[in-house]
Amino acid sequence: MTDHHDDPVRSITDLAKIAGVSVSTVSRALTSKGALNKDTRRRIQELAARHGFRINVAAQNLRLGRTGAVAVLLPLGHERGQHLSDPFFMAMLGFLADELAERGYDLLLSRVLPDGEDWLDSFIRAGRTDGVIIIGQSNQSAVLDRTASHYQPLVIWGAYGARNQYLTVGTDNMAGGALAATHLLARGRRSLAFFGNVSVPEFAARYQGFLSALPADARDRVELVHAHVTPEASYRAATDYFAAGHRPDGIFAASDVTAMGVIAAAAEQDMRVPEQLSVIGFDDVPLAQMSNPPLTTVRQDIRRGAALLVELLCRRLAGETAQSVQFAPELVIRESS
Amino acid sequence: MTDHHDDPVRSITDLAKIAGVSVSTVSRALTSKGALNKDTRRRIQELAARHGFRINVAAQNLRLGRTGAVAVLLPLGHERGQHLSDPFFMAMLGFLADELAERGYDLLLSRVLPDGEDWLDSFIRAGRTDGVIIIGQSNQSAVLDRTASHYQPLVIWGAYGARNQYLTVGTDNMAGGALAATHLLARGRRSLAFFGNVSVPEFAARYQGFLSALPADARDRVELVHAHVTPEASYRAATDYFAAGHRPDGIFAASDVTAMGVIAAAAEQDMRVPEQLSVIGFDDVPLAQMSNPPLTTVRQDIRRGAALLVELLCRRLAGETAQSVQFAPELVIRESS
DNA sequence: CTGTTAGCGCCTTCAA
DNA sequence: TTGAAGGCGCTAACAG
Repeated sequence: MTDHHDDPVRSITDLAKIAGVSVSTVSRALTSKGALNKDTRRRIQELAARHGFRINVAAQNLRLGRTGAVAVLLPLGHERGQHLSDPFFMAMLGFLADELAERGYDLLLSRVLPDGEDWLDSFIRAGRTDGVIIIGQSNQSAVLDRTASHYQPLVIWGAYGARNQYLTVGTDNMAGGALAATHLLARGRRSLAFFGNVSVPEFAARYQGFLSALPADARDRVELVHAHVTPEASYRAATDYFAAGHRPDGIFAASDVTAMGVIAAAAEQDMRVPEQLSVIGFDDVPLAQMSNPPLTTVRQDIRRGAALLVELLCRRLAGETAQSVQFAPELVIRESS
Repeated sequence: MTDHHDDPVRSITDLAKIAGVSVSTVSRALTSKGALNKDTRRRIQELAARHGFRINVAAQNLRLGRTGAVAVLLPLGHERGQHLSDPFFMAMLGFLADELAERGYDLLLSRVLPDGEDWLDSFIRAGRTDGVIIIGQSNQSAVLDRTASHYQPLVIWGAYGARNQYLTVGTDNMAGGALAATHLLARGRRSLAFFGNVSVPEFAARYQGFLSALPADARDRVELVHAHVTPEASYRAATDYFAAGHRPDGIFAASDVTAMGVIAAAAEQDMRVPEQLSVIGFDDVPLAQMSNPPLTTVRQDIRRGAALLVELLCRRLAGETAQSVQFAPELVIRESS
């Protein structure tokens, strides 16, 4: 418990006066840096505690030429509205918060609406953060490439592209798509559809991987259904699709949320999952196993992804080199297929 | 497109040299404050744009005695791990990000592990943010009360308590619980259970409201089942509960996520929802209508909540008065009941 | 071991 | 309309 005295202590100058020492002594005592008499240090630390004083981080950072914060940006290039509510992004955000906190960084959250080609450089030049993590490259890979060429501490969660100059961490989406295809084939499904927005590079890769693992006859008949990642939009897309008379026996959804929307729509049409229709999702969000039926899905290791994003970023911040990482997805078979 | 010249422009001092004016002139030009010749202003603004220069926000804020950021804290007093992945909190976070951005504030996200009684004051004294929004009072109402007594820009999302000194925005949880009870009664349910962690004040209020709207005979038989807010924990709690032989005909879950866990567990026991068992949740997260069967739930208006939190905070920041707000929940009847 | 001094990049009075 | 100077709160040489 801190008992607050009459005289407000707002700066190390105030504290120095009370302690009868110079500001630099107070600074040294409170930062535990630099040589200082042990007793002096403890005396000042106790005084600070008694007065409830803490060093002003903003000023400290200005002096040190850093901000102590890392930005996490969610570009909404193609999806408006509830993008941020996607459970996958949310879980990612939670883990990022943990990882960054562990390394002493604040997490500055920002939803950006990419306009023109200067939004990222402009954000960076404002000097609010020491580094930037972008969740999902959206349709902004040109912007990312340009910025990455002159700004090191930048890491992107998303699909790896050999042509991209920027640093990415992500799942091997092609492999994930192939996993889904192989599984549906093993279930005897041949009349297939893919639900997702393929203008998002990650989803496009899932789709390509899906196609690539299919025999020619099945591949040629795959139907591509455009669906945004919100539950509502996915549900609507599936409802329209079924209403138009389509009756596939296997659906690969670009995300778990989309898969749940598809299943909800199928239930309304009395299509039984998995008897008549196998559905497989992507992500393995926590709710996937609670869905009814529990969702078969391609799992991404979010926690590991977050840890890697932060690690690579810190390497770059320390001036070290870092390379893109892509890890293997894993098929989780439950009851929707 | 900005073409970057040879000489790096890192501060208004650099720009002032290039422009052949003083730093104060550059400052005035770039902040659009203070009197300045129109042409001079435009000339300097163009020069800045050409060199890709933006004012350093950190330094600007230090000088102005503010930080330009608002902290959103998620105290994890009782729930570890995946708390942050609760879709309700996530949606709230998204809306808060929007609202704050609109008013020119950055959003500093922080998960805190409340230890002792000084965590909040200590955070505030670090001076990283201009104000604090806390999502969920957890079990920290004593700490909040103490801090609120001397720190104005503090708003909490959560249950309103007449005894609490701090500013809250939240749903009338008692009323929500009553809504759930009345609905289950109308469905002819009499053998009832509540799933949730009643050491969380919000959930306790939902439980109290639930009980209060029940006739004595039904109320006395209500079973209270402890369940954390993660899908997995809720599922496990329900599985154990059913395995112990309990067969209620109506369950009120403290959150939608918990309700989904309950439904998943019930499905495994071949208990049919809603034929044999009515389940009702709380929140109305986007996925609630995609659940199978679509979830009956007590809706909270998250967007409005976020808008109010930010509005009240800004009032306090401006030195104006602000009072706690509690709004009415709404019953959304779908097919799980 | 401790104090003095000079800024980090910016804004704002006060003068001119 | 513009410039000079002081300082926001802090750290890090450089002295002593």
